[in-house]
Amino acid sequence: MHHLDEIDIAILKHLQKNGRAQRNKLAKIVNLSVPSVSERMRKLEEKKLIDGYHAVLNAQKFNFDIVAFIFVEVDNSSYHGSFVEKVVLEPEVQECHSITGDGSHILKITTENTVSLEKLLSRIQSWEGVKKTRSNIVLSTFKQTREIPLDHQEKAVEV
Amino acid sequence: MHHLDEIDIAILKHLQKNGRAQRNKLAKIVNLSVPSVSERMRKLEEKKLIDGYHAVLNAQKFNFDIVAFIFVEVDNSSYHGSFVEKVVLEPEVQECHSITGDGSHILKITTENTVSLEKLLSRIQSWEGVKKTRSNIVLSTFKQTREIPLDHQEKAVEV
DNA sequence: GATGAAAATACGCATTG
DNA sequence: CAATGCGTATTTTCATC
Repeated sequence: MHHLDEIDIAILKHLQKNGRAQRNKLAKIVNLSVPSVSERMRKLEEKKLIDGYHAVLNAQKFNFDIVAFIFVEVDNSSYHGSFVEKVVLEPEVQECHSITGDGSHILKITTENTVSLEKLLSRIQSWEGVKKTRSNIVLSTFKQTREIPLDHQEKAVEV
Repeated sequence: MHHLDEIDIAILKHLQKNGRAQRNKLAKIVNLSVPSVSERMRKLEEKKLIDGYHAVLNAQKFNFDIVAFIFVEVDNSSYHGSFVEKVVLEPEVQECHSITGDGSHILKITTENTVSLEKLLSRIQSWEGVKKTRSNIVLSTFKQTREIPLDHQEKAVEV
């Protein structure tokens, strides 16, 4: 149980933007010694405040031209477990959430072209319990990040 | 103009999973010297195949308990520019895409609680051109990644 | 601050177009 | 023979103790 201070917040804010930032650079920014920054990073990771560090690739350059959101209605609960298992194994499915409202689940998918999209859709539709899907294809993306606003966190976070 | 080989793919696959992987570790994995790996990484970044490196934080631990997808109908084109400007400045909006189908845009948002959600929604609804919104709140997340499947890329990617 | 690890640099060699 | 890519050796930078 511990409280994050402004320095932790500053480190995290920076690591959200630059996940490969070196410890000495971070030390300059927060005006601390390198070992202190290292220790803070260790603790932040230990407390699982940091889920992971990832390189984000430019999907278009890899010929993944289609992004879509797919609403999936899954038959009540009985098939839910197997649905999730399938989802996890499908690399083109980047996200899967259960949601309130119409379709019981929303998937975010990335795929190469309309041919592969059609294949993916029919694969999804073949999964046990899948009753209906509705797709919204992304035309353009104006913003995409997983950054969390950390500006009023000093007072809030208890770990 | 250049072709990615299996070694580039292996490096990228690894960096997608571990964005802070050290160059000497990568060198071991792909059986190359450290300078060679560095040079490849430099080129991959230079070609903008890697968009960036980011620490992903555990939103729940920072009291961001609500994730939602919000469909927004924006008045045809005339207000579109200002809508995107607003979106970009709103830190709780993590994603904004224009899509085919019903609502013209889909937002993915993260916010602390129902109170802040309500505030965010009314802010969005106050933006010029916003005619209608529909929200789907995320109940649970089963998968969430931005990894791209890189298994058949050797033959495909031209840069 | 000292020690050790990791990365940047400089150079030569090999392969290829 | 110019260009590219790799490796070794060396220096410099970075991280741990």
